[in-house]
Amino acid sequence: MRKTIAKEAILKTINESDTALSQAEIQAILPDGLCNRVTIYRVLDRLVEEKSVHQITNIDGVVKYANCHSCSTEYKHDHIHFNCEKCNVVTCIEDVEPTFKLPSNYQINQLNFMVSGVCPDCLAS
Amino acid sequence: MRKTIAKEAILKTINESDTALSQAEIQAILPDGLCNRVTIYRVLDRLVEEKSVHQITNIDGVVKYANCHSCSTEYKHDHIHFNCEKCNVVTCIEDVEPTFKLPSNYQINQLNFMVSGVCPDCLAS
DNA sequence: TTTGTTAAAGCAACTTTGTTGCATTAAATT
DNA sequence: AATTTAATGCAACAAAGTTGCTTTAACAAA
Repeated sequence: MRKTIAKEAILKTINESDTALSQAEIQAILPDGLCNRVTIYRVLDRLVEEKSVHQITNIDGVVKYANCHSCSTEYKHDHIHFNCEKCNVVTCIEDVEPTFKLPSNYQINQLNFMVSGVCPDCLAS
Repeated sequence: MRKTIAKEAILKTINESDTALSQAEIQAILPDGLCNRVTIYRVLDRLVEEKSVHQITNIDGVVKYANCHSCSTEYKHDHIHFNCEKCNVVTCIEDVEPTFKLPSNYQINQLNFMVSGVCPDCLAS
């Protein structure tokens, strides 16, 4: 994957965010006119493929992207994500690893565990 | 909620299915011209609200609806759902209840736990 | 059984999220 | 500097879902 202006900017945006971001949110953060919105979608696809970021489908169906610190060494993101219904922010709950057990005749490729509710910040205010 | 032809037909469709269905899938099953597609969306919203069916957001972002047998008495659907990437079918894994623990300062309203991979049927064939 | 009320349905238009095809541009290799 | 081809831009498209407004049909009351 080539090191392009768009890729660097998008990866930086995701890495500097402490919440998971959608394409629309990334576009809003990037300097106006830095790149086309289609480019953002395509860069995100490649970042996921090269495992630089991970992908979460929010409970409302919108796809979000995040880097997760605890996944730095080995690639796994089987932790829970939390969606706040008030501030509409999705965060990684990195230290909570859910346990479950499927029958062995299921082949598991990917997890997407979402918890939705109200985050501590919104509860406090 | 009024007992209309559309509601009865949609609820019957969901109840008779052993997989979770999207609006598009329900529309394909219903007799042609039974009701408008907007009506299906609105009936589904009401069925969820009155807790007759439960709602799952698939890993691809598409919303699906299902009745779940184990939830008959008390309303809870904190079990896992499985998305098969080959046959594109979503099923309730009713007997597997995942365990996890969030800090107490999170208010939890809703869970959406998806596992994606290949189902036993597709693995066998 | 008819009438009145209002929830529900129909229809058209719209929005959001995401995808595709193809011509052009710009990384990176030689 | 020339070449290769990955990446971008643009326009058009597509799927999923929503909204406004008019009309229809449940169903409660007379």
